[in-house]
Amino acid sequence: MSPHDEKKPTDFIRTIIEQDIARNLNNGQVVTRFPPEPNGTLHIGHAKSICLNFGIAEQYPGSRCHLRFDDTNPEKEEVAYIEAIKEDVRWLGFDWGDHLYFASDYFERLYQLAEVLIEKGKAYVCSLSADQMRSYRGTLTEPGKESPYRHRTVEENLTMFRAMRAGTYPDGAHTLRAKIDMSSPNINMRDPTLYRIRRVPHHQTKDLWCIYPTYDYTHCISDALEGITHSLCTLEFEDHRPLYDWILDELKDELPCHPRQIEFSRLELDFTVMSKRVLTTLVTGHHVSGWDDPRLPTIAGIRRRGYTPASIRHFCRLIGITKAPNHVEMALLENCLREDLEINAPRAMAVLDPVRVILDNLPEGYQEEITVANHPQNPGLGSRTIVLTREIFIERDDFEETPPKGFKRLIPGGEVRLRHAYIIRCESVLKDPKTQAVTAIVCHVDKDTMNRAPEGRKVKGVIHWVSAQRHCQAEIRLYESLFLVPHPLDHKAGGSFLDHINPDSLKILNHCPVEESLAQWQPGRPVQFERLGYFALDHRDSNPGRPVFNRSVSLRDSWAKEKTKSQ
RNA sequence: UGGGCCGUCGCCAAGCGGUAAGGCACCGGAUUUUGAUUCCGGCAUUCCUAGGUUCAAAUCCUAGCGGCCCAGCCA
Repeated sequence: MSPHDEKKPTDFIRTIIEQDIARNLNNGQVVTRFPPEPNGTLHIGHAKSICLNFGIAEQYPGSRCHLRFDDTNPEKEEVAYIEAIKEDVRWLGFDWGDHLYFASDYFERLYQLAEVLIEKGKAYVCSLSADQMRSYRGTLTEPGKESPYRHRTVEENLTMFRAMRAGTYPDGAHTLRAKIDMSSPNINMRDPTLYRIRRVPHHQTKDLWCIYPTYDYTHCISDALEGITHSLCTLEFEDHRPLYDWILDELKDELPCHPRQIEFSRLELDFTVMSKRVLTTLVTGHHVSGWDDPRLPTIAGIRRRGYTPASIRHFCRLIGITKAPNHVEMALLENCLREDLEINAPRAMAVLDPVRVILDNLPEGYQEEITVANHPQNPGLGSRTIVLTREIFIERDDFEETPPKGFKRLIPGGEVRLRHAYIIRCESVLKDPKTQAVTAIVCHVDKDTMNRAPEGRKVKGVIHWVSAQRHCQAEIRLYESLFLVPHPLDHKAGGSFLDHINPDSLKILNHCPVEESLAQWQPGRPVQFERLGYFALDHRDSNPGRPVFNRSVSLRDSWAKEKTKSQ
């Protein structure tokens, strides 16, 4: 499934864009950009933005989408994140072509434009400390006070700004500020900081600079320099739009265009967190194994979990683009994966919690090779051979001595079909004399039932199995949500998000018998373990002959639902 | 409390003055060698509330109510 062959989504942003094209604004061109800061890895919320920006570029002829690293704060950024982010965007199926940029590419131009602002009397060097600046800013309800440095002459500002660049002053001694309105009801317009002094080497520009421009100053100009037509961002930047427009208006004689910023709501997912700060805490506090922990909503995590790029793209299409809170249930994401994998994942058998079954009318050493389709509906997925032996493993909960109402699996004296093989009847049960735990089940094979319905009776139950003699041992990891509450960051109930961590979010099963065909499974290739769910080989922890499988998502289980209902 | 934004089914979301799409979830039922898939059927007389305008309002007006964001030299 490629992003090209699906029905095009419509949303308010695309509506605006189509109107702009119809009016021949920007010569009918559309240029978008995805502007991550390389200070962490991407998560599924970013995927929404990526799908939007790159999706628009794919949709309208002659359009493009830039990948631009918003690298204005070297203290928090790392090169490693740059490569990780590129990999994530590529993995999602998008291509920026030649349009890879860094905000730091524009540092010199940005500096020159700052001098233009100073010359116009629209920016000044302020010598207030950070604390002082905060108290001068006022509050949400009270206007701010003007800085005592606000009326420095253009010459003095120019001299000092150049000295800032030259490294004359210590870190934090001065800032360059826009001269707008200290009594604006919009706090972002109360003389926002444009430049700060930071003696920190930058991952791209090394130690060329000791002053760095802020986001607000950099972003709008970068957009304009690249000819971005529609600058799409999340709702929290709505209050910054007046500043975005102010800077571009003041600099309109120096810049090629004035992009339009449009905001949409960010994605939130139930039972997880999307905040970079919180994700960082989870990783550095070792609550998870790393940025790619399969329980995390990071792109790296969901990839390792076994999500496919197509399922993520599909998800992003379903959630839509609006300005209303986009707080989506995990079930929708899971369903997108199931939908993809139902069609595309080959099937195999694995037993999570094995109990031994002895087929007493098969001789010792019996081995029957059975060729089975890898997919019930899709012959294109080929076939494989499984082997039936005298002893096999089945799932412990596929057998009940005292079955609940509606149970259609194996019971004493009852019959069930072994998937892809014969119908068996339970003859007796062997138990540990001390614990009374079932150690083995003795069954009789009805040899007349391979690929055939039995004579004169109906056998409804079908269970999966793996040969006890011929199998591979795998480690299987089952996941549940990382948090126990739908909104872990909701502080109204008190406590920290750490209090809501699910202690059972990871369950490791160490010795699971799985089909031999799974011994050499390729990473990145999904598989359905029949009746259990979809799984993916863990590329990090698997070893030859000792595969580790992550459960990406379980199958729908109406029996489990029915059981919990009757309880 | 100042400013910005949002409120259509449990969750997303169409709708833009002509009488409430769709998906997920949920509830039935059929088919099934995966209790999966597939299929078929059900699921908002009502759009945050209250007034008003109109032949006609989720859509327009007014007043409320509720939620989110902003006081980094972060992005």
